[in-house]
Amino acid sequence: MTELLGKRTRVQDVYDLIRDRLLSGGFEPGSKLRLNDFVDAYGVSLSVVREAVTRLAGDGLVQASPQRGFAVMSLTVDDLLDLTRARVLIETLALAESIRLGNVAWEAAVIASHHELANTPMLTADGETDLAFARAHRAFHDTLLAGCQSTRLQAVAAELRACSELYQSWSTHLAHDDTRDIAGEHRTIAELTVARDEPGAVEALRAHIERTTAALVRYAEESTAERASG
Amino acid sequence: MTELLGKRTRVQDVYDLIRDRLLSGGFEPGSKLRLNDFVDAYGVSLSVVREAVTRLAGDGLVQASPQRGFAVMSLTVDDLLDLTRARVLIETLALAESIRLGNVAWEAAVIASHHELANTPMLTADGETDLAFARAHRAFHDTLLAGCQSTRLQAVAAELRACSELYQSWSTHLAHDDTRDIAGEHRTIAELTVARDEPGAVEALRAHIERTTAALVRYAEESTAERASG
DNA sequence: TGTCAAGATAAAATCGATTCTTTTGCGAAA
DNA sequence: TTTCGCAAAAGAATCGATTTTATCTTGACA
Repeated sequence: MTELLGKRTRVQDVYDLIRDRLLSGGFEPGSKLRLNDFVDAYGVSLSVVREAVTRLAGDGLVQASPQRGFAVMSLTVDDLLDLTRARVLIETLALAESIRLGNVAWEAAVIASHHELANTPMLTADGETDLAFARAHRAFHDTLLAGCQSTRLQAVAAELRACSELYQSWSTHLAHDDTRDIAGEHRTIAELTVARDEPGAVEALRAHIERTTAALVRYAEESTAERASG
Repeated sequence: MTELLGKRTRVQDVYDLIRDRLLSGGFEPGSKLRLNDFVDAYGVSLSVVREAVTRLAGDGLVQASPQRGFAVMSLTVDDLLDLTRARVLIETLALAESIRLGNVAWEAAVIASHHELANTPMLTADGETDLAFARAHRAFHDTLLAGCQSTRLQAVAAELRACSELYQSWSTHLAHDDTRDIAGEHRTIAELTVARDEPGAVEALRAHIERTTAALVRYAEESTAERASG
């Protein structure tokens, strides 16, 4: 949303580091971000950390409150449902247009990014969600919408998707859900998209997004039930 | 998108000041922002200015480029058209839902904010666009969508609308356009909305947004034509 | 005349320290 | 035992200065 050239600056590095950690469940939702910890951990000055975190707040991943610092955005089922609805509306709109207007280069990009995704394992050897997979997943979904004319719509979709990732990162269950064939869902979306089957692809994408949310909601309800009984 | 409580901090003050100035055409589009000027003008430290401007970059009003500082987002007709399309899609979606689901309190808020808008002059005594009008206009459009369930959709709409304001602030012509009855357009939208005429209100809103864009595009073409011939 | 490079200048990025604000801990009063 | 208020500690916000990077200037050379 903001960067132009490939120059590297400390703020960017720290921004990327914290963002990756956020999106891989490295912080408790709602927990305070101790800026000084980052100063020590990354060996940079406070100003750098502050600017990086300010950007994350702009992305909606971090909550900034005056005189009280920054906290990881707190997660609620209501917001997740809202987010999902917004995503479905916007992403299906953009996908439909991609299918209608996307050129051959875009088609190729879809195939390529799906291939990349299909060949990246969801989990690392020690069972953690893999950063490479997250990246590939993001790239695949971005590419699906890249045929659409509207840069703005794509940007909005990417922003909302990032917020969703915050939720997803909090359920390791997702990767272990036996009732779903996530790779298959991706394959279906890719195939229908490339086949220019607009209603089919749109429906597959909708189902994909909503299934993930449903799994998360189930997970959240289990968690609160446990907490209530235990 | 980020603030929580009503605490005032220097960063916020400066953010508001620069934002207001941005949205009232106080800077050339694409021009560099001299951070040190703000330091002098507002009597705050550079860190404060930096953080404020970083936020504006997050809002998409300012372009940040590493090692080169910040510039006012540059305006192009293509982007304006894209922005308009995205806004129409999202705002009409939200308005339709508002009309379907909004309660009486929302209805009252629409009437109230329209009344406020209708009684705020567009221009100050000396012909400048009035900050109070801009605020009332923003509030009116926000309220129209406030009946909709989706906070996220409302936030996205507000963000995109802010970007549009950047364009609008650059045409003083808008306020002098004889071919349009802007107050009438607002009244129509408000009336159809309160009357729960979904297709009518949606259509009126679409026309309102697109007319503004059309006027801006006409203005842009005149400007470039002048520049080419003169 | 035009191109290029070293030096000078301006601006961005970063730092470390200072100044506030909020939170926490503790003891006195109810 | 609880509540209140004050002091101490922690953390956020801000500052002023330093370091790094880009841009501009000027003069040698082709």
